[in-house]
Amino acid sequence: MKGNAVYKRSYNGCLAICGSLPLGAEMPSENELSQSLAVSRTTIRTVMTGLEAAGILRRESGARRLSRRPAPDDAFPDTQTLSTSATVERRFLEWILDGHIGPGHLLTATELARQFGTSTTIIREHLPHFQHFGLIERRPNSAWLFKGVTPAFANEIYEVREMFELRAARSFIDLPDDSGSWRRMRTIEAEHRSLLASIDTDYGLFPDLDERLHRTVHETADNRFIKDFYDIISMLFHYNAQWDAEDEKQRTFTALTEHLAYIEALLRRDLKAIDRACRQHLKTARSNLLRSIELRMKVPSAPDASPA
Amino acid sequence: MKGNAVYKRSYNGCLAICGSLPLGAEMPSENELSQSLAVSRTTIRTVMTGLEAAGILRRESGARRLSRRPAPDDAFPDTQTLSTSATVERRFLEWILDGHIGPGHLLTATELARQFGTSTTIIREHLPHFQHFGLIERRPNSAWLFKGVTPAFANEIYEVREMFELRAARSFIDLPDDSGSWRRMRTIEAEHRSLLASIDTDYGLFPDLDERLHRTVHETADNRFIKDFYDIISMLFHYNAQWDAEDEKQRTFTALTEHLAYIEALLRRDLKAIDRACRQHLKTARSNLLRSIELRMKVPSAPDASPA
DNA sequence: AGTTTGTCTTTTGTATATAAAACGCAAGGG
DNA sequence: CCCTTGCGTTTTATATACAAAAGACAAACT
Repeated sequence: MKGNAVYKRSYNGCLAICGSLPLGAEMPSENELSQSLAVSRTTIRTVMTGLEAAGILRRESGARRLSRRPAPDDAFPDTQTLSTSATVERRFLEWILDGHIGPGHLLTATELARQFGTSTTIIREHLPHFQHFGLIERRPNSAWLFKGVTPAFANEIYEVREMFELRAARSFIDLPDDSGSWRRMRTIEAEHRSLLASIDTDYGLFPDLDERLHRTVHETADNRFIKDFYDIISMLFHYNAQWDAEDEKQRTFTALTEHLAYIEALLRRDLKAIDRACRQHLKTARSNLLRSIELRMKVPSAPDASPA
Repeated sequence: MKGNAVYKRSYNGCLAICGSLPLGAEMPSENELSQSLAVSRTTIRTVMTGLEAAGILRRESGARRLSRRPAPDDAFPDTQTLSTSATVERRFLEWILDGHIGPGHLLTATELARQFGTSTTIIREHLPHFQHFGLIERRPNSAWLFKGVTPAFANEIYEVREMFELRAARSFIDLPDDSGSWRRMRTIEAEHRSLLASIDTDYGLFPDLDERLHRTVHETADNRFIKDFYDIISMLFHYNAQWDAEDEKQRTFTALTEHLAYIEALLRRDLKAIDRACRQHLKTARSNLLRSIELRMKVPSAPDASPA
């Protein structure tokens, strides 16, 4: 009734630790392991038992020692290390953003549960979350209305994003000199320059860097609602990146350049320049998003079919 | 396994319709009733059966006729007409905002379910909602952290509220002359003047008027995220009003005056004046909220006890 | 043709069941 | 003493069960 994804993830984690240990060495204590993997000691114990059964660890007067080197296929496949809930969230968003259904479509919990092979419990847990994202709307005692990934959606998100990011960026200059944010920002700047140098091969690393920059800016606003909102943007970017691979390198180059102007302005505490660079970057980002949404609306990938 | 609050609410609704009908008159069709009460025909049918069993309606060749005048105690009590979910939401917020627990307290779903006499299903449905409100924070696979109704909470809410309300107010002046918003705003203005005249007796009507004004402004931003956010503010106001009755009349008077300046500026499409009035009003509202939160933090009503 | 009602099917709201994971206490060892 | 492990208890994640409500279709009635 409850998956054991936590177990499998922890098992793989311990396996990695084993791999970095010389043969015959003693494993860290249950407490240390549970802390470093951020799970309960109970789970660690179960994992230890599993590793012993697999012949990887051996008990010796209380302590556990590495008795054989773990092979790559001792690990559980990555697909099994995510909870049902996380899997459904991902698959649902992919399905939505892939344009399988159009605006105005009605979603019923039962049907979604069938479609994704889970219980309605999980589905009912996620629907409010997607409502928070502005993707669906509830009809009381009835189905949910899909509002669509439309230009309106993008514009509304960006209207808010601009307000929040500008506000956060402005608060950046008020940070005390000894705030950790300055150091982090300088690191991010260096990473930008290094990525720019190796852009031909490494442009795939950009999304992560992008997120770190914007989160660093948003952090300084010190406002839970502003930080929360960035989760929506982050989600949108993550999935949007998947279906809009066109011109990715060129767009990455532009973004890196704009980011650098933005970062320099932040580091110089130059309010005017911050405003200018921030607006410019968000304008580009918004039109990229709009372009890919409009493109997608013209070429619906599959009008309305189950992904299975 | 499923409450019948919808039935009871509809029953009371039909009872009210019966009450407005002369004896022996024919009831509206099932379809009409289901439309006017916004429930399914299935529910209406069940209600009709109930009303017949209670001797209020009598069947006569297909049609239903009023056979006796409904008495006040034919109706179900109001407490039974709310779904379990709605009841729990209300009780939970009251409990939180009443200061029964302090910031840093850990909430477990099981305990809350016990406390409110429901299943964990309902609790688990609501916790993410309160997270959206910024009141709690999730620890994965574990309890929820209550962040508290603190001055920080109020300030963060107001920082966003100011951005959103100013943005919406500015977009008001771009509305076309024939937009319904102008008419609605003039009505609201009239209501303000009338309430101001009878303030000594009617100040209790203010919260509703307040909400209508701000929603009308927010509507014009035409942004789902801005509208959504107003739900948080609305919740906070609703419950805050309950525990801060002090000086209510005086505060209402101030708010009415500030609102009128704001409304006049909006109707005149005077951007400068809109900005000024809006900021002034939000400043007052924010400090009222801060004052009552600080007051409450000094006098904790009951450190940590179950309300039952 | 368009309503109205009777009947049957599907979906939603809520409680409960159960394996996995977290939590907490006590005893043992450096 | 503080850290470790062993073990019993509680809580969480997920599936399932089932009454209430919604939805769908056809026969009856204007």
